Amino acid sequence: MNQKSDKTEEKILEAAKSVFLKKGMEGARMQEIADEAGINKALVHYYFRSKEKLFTAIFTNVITYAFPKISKILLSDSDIITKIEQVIDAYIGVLLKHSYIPGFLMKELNRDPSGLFKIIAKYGFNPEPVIGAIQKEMDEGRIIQMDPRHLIVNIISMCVFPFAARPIVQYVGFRDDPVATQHFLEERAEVLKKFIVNAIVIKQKE
Amino acid sequence: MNQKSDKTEEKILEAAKSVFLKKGMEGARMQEIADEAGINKALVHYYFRSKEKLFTAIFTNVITYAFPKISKILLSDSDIITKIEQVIDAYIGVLLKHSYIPGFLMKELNRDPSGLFKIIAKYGFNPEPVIGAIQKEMDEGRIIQMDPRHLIVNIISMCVFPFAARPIVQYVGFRDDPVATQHFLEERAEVLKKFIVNAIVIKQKE
DNA sequence: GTCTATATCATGATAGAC
DNA sequence: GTCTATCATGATATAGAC
Repeated sequence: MNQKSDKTEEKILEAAKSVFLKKGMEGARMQEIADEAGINKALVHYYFRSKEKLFTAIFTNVITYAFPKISKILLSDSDIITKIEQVIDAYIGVLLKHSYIPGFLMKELNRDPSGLFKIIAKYGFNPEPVIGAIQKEMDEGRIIQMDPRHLIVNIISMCVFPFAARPIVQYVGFRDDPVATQHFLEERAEVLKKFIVNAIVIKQKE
Repeated sequence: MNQKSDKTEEKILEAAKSVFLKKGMEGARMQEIADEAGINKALVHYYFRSKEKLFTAIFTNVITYAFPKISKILLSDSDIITKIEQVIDAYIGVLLKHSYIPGFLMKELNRDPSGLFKIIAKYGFNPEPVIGAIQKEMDEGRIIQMDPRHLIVNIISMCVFPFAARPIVQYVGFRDDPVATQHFLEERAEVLKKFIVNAIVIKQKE
């Protein structure tokens, strides 16, 4: 492999990721990607024939990154509470480091979800075992009875939404102060763990 | 006022709302709006000088609609639990009827939140009284102690996110079955009320 | 592989007839 | 007020020199 080729391709991918995450498929401009990569516009087309193909490459990369091995954690040997706490830490940790991801995904999934579908189908993600594992814990009386799907959606919602809706949270909740907002989001892992555990554990009578 | 003018303007607004909600500012095409209104493209520009102006009209309309009088409910005379239940019913009710709104708002707020800021500033929405009211209930021992902001964000997250992320919920959770997904979303008001009440009420020892 | 120049096309916006 | 025709711009994509 050519050294120059490798470096350029990498630069393009990095620039494309940055631009696509901020602007989305329709808002992004090939010129901007080229500029950010420090090369010519035509060269972007030389490596990735079209904007569509370049976007798909980035989208796939982001999706596979944003779908961490949640199911692996949930299917481990730990008890349900530990699993949930680990999932929350994992989710919030990723979101704190890559805060553009939720907004980007919301944008693109409402535009055209077919890309996501293909990737999920390819990786064969299946929620049934997770649902079954949660149901078992409920049947054994460790946590309250409820539809496991709703529990899963509740947890993911509380993790992801504040990041996806960050501009609103910042403006309405913190008078547009980005530092206070960041601090608020950093607190969320601890807050959520307490909140969810309190919501679902069955308290033993002493 | 001219009758013809009124009807045409109304038709344009209706068409624009439909197209903008589905495609967003950058995805929408003036041609498509004209087609859906059953008129000529030039006529859209005759009524609303630019795409930007037309979008602002729609955006303002949607925002003022999507921000229901949540704070009014929260500041009423009812106890905190009743208030929360009313807010959840109000939120889910609106979202079930206008399911495009969350996706649209997520998209546009991550693109350019300044439009939202102007509108909120104009309407003078202020979260402080709501936060204060919740804090009071906590101090009086009716619900558990936690940062009221986190509680508010938790509630809104669990209401809105499943609608904003509907394509994912449908594909991952329900094998892309829209009927099952719709049913799931309709259940959420009842599920959420139980879940949140269980999470925050302080159980009295008998 | 990398660049400049250009083809091609789509879109927002306007001019001008009726 | 409404239409047809057209402009002006800006974007993707390609051709061809180096």
